[in-house]
Amino acid sequence: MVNISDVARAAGVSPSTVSRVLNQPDIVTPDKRDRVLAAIARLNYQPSTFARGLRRGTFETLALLVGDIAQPFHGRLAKAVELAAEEKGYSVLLCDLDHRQDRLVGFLRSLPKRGIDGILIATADNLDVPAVHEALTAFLAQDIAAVTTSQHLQSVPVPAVVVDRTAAAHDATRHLLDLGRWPVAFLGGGASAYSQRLADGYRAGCRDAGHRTQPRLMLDGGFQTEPAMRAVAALLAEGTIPEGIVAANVPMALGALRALAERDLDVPDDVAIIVCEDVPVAAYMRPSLTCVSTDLDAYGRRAVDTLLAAVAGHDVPRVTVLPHTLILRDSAPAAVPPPGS
Amino acid sequence: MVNISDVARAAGVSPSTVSRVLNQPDIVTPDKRDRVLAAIARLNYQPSTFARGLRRGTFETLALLVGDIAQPFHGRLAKAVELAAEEKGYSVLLCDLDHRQDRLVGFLRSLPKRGIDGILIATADNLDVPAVHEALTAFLAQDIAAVTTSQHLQSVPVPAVVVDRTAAAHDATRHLLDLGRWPVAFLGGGASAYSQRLADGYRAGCRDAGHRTQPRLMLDGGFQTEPAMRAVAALLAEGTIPEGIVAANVPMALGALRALAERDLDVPDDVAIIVCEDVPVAAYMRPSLTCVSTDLDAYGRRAVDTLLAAVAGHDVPRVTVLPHTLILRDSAPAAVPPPGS
DNA sequence: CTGAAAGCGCTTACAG
DNA sequence: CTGAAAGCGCTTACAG
Repeated sequence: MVNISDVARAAGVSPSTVSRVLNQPDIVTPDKRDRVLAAIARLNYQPSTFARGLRRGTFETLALLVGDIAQPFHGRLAKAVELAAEEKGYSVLLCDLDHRQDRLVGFLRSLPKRGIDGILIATADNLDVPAVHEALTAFLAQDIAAVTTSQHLQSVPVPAVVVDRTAAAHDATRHLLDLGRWPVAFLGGGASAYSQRLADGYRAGCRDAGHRTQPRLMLDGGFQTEPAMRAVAALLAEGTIPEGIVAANVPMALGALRALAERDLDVPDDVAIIVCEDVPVAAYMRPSLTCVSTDLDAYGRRAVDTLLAAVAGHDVPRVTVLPHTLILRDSAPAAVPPPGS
Repeated sequence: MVNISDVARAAGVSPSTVSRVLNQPDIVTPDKRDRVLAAIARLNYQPSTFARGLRRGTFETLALLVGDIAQPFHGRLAKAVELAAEEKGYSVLLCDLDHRQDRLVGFLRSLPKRGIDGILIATADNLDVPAVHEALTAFLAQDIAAVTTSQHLQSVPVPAVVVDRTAAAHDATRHLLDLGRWPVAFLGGGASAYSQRLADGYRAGCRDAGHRTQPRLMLDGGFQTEPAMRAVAALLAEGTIPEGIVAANVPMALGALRALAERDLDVPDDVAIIVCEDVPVAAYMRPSLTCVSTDLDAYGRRAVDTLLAAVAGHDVPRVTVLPHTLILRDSAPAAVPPPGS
C-alpha cells in the first residue's frame, strides 16, 4: 500500500501537510492542497485506518455479537446493521455466539484488544447471569460503548434498542383470542429473559380476555424448529388441541406447523398461528405466517445510531422502543371461524 | 486499556522483555518470564492487535463479502466461516454486498486500508464483468489474498472453493427425470455465471436422458421468492404445466411452491421440486424440499483454510471442489408416480 | 501556513 | 539474556 510519505514526496510537501489536507483542508494553501489532492488521486492513496486509529484511539469498527447468524431474523438484522454502519463509515466485525455463553464471554474478553469502538449485542439468550455480567462489567470498564437489541439489561447500564416484546406478545395473543380461539398455547424458549418477556405478554393477553393460563400451555421450543415440533407434538399427544399458538419465532412456528400437519390439523382452520417476529420467508410459506412485525432496516439503523452516539460520548436513552405492527397473513387471518363453530 | 509499559513497570522489566515473553518465551529467563506472566494475568493485559499489526503487517482479520446475508444459505455459510476463522484466531469483517456491483467495487477499494489479511467473496453475482475485474485486479495488486466460493473466475487468478454446480444441477435434473417427470423446468437467476453453470448441468441432464430442452422452460427467478413466483405463474398461465422444477435456491423454490398452490397443483404429485442448495429451513417446510446438499461447516472451514494458506503465501489449488449429495425429502421423494400414470 | 518532532503501542534488529 | 533505539503509518501540538 502507498503511504503518506509516498504522497508527500510526489506532491513535494511534508507528510504533515498531506495529513492536514485530509483532516483540516482549509488550513492549507490552495496551491499545495491541489497538488496533494492530485497526488492522492494519482497514487490512489488511502490512509491506513489502523495507523490513524492508533493515534486517534478510534478505529471506526463496530462488533456485532449475534446469537446465531444462520437464523433468518438475525441474518436480516445483521444486514440492516451492516448497511447502516457502512453508511456512517464504520466496518462491522461479525461475532457469532452460536448461542453459547462461553463464546459471548470470550468475545467480551478478546474484542477490546481489537480496537473496536463499540459492540452491539443481538441475542435472545439471557445476559443477566453472573458469568456474563462479570465479563460485561469488565468490558465496559474499558470505556467501549455497548448497546443491546432484544433485551433491556437489569444489572448493567447498557442502552437498549428494543421492540416491546411484552406488548408484541400481548397484541399477538389478543388477535387469536379476538378470533374466538381458546385454548391458545405459547411456544417460547424456556427461561431466557427474552422468552419470559413474551410469556408475560401472552399471560396478560389471556388475563385481559378473562382466560386463565395453564402451565401445560406454556411450551418450550428452544427457539429451534426441531424441539418446537416435539413440544407441540407432546401437547397434542396428551390430548390437548389448542385452537391457537403464539410462537416466539419463525423457526419454532415451522416446527409447530409440522407437528400439526402430522396430526392432519389445518392451519388456520383448526389451529391459528401467530409469530412474534417477522422475516421475509414468513410471507412465502404455506400457510404464510401472521406476524408481529418491525421494520428491521429502521431497527438496525436505530441500533447503530444509538451505538455511535454512545461512542461519541453523548447521552443516549437507556431504552429506545421501536413500534411493532400486526401483519395479517394466512396462518391467522383477520377473521376465521373458530373450529367448533 | 493497559499497555505493554504498564506490564513492564509492574514486572520490573523493559517493554522489550514483555514483548519477548509473548513472542519468543524461551529466550527469556524463567524468573523474569514468570514475573511478566504474573503481571500480564494480574493486569489482564492483551496486546493491541493493531499496534502489533502495524509493526508486523498482519492484522488477523478477514473480510467476508457476501451477496446477501439475509438469505438463508449465505447466513448459514457466514456462520461456518466465522466459526472457522475465529478458531484460527482471525476476526471476520462482514461486508454485505446487497447484490450490488457498486458495493462490491466500493469494498474492494476501501478494504485494503482497513488492514485485512484476506477476503472471501461469497456471491452468486457475476464477477467476470469489466468493472469488477478492474477493481479486483487493483485489489490483488496490493498483495492481499482472496478466495471465492460459488464461482471460479476466468479473468483473475483467485482460488475458488466450490461445489461443482454443473454436476449438482445435473444430478438434481436426473433425479426428476428418473422419476419419469417431463417436462422439467429450470428456475435460475438470469445471466449470472453461477446460474449459467446450473443451467448447463440441467441441460446436460436433459440431454443425457434424451430430452430436448426448450427456452421457455428456462425460467428467470432472480434468486428471490417474488420474481420466482411470477416466473412460474407465467409459465403456468401460458399453458405449460411442468412435471418437475429444478430450482437454483430455496427462496425461489418457495416462490414456485406458492405459484403452484395458487393453481391447486400438488407437490410432489403434480409437480416435483428439487433445489440446488440446502439450508436448515428446507427440511422443515411443507412439503420439505429435496435438495442437493453440501456440508456447510466443512465448506466454510475449507474456504477459510484455503484463504489462510494463501495469506501465508503457500501455493493453494486454483479450485477446490467439495462433494455434494442428494438429500431426498418430500418435494421429490425417492419414488413417486408421474402425474399422468 | 508549514515542517520537524513526538508519540499512539507494539516488535525486532542492535549492542552489550 | 536484556534494554535502548528505531520504526510500522499516521496525527498533532510546537516552533517558526
